[in-house]
Amino acid sequence: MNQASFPPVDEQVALLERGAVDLIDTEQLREKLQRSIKTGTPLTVKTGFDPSAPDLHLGHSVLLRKMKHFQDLGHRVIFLIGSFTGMIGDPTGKKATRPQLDREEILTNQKTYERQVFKILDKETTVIDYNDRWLGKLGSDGLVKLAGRYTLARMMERDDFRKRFRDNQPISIHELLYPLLQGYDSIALQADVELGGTDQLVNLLVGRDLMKEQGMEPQVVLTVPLLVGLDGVEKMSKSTGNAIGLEEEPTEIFGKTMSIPDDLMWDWYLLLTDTPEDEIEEKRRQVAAGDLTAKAAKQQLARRLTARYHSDSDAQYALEEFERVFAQGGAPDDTATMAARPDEPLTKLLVRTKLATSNKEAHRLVTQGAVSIDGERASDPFAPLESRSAPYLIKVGKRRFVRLEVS
RNA sequence: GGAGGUGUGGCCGAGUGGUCAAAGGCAGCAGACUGUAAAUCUGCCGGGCAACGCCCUACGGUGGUUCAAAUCCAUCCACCUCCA
Repeated sequence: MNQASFPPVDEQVALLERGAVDLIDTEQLREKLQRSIKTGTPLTVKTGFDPSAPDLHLGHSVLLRKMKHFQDLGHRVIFLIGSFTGMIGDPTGKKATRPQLDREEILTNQKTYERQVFKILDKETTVIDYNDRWLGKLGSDGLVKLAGRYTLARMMERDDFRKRFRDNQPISIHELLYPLLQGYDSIALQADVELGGTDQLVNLLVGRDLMKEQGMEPQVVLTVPLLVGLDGVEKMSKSTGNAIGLEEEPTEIFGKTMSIPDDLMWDWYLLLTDTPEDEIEEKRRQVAAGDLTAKAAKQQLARRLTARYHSDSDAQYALEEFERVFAQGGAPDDTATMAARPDEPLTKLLVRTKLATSNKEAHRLVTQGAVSIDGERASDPFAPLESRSAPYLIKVGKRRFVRLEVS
């Protein structure tokens, strides 16, 4: 087997530290990298994924991209699906106990996961593993033994547990076991590095402790920030509705990126693109100085992200479409065409074509001047459209369009 | 086993018999403005009706009291707290 060769330590550390929140600790990482170069052995990098969230979004991609960095440097990246721990439910950051998943749900989710994950990770070299492989075998004796290595007091150092305890919120015993099992994963995989979101820090550190107890060299812990979502406030999550899914359409990825607050784009540049940091700084300076418009800077970002998950031409198209629709008020290419009769009042038309959800809303929209027909603002909610050969272009608000053929 | 509390529109949260389609906030939608689906300001924000008004449905479920109930009573359900 050929010995792998790796870039110099400094170069590796620089890439790995980019965008990271915690690195515990840097010295140890350097040692591990040094040794890896000397022996030609890649580091084993572990990242755990909860199998309950199969719809990945850009927030998840921050972590996946960090994994990719390790991959690009030639290290061995393990994508660990918490098939066993998923049945328990990670208590991190939760005010209430999570629902437990059953085996079948987890299996379905795993497939969806793989399809999305390889949009970022290298399919050839990624090792996918499942922690029920060893946790299933652990048995109750093994589990009790494992639990014997940690104390309640140390567990209660965690903020989320402490708060729930103080507020008389229930904490199930199995939730206390979760960090221990996650730490045991690191032992089983002999991880050199474990990656996670910054909210995972405490869990990751438990892994370090357990490894030390086991007489192993503890893993290095590296965390990445939680990406702030479209609203510019909350962390990105599907349930908050401020997410961009990895599988969304080009125009959606583009448009949604354009809707983030201007200030947020620098974070996104750092965490979601490979743009060199000094280049990002330069852009930021230019925008501050007025040499570059925030819109242009954001469009570059949107283009890059769209191209990343689709193609260059898709991204270019999304950009042109955005300009056409929002800057010039035109209609997008894929505007649906529907048919209508000449005696149908406007409000009914809007409801039937799904441009409004109720007659009441349709009426309201017309009254507020949100509806235009062929570019002319409509004022009469009840006026029908006259029959003619060319279709009408109906626009509601800024981004809802329908072509209507009236005959 | 006992005592008590809570349940309001997508979410949070006021409201203790009529003036309540229900304050306020968030989210959402729209208009103005703009380089943006940014920011800001303004308006809207249950449904039906050719419609600045009329009607219907709604405050955990059901059934009552009353001319009148989100508000009072009974009962059921759900969640929570305390005592044992």
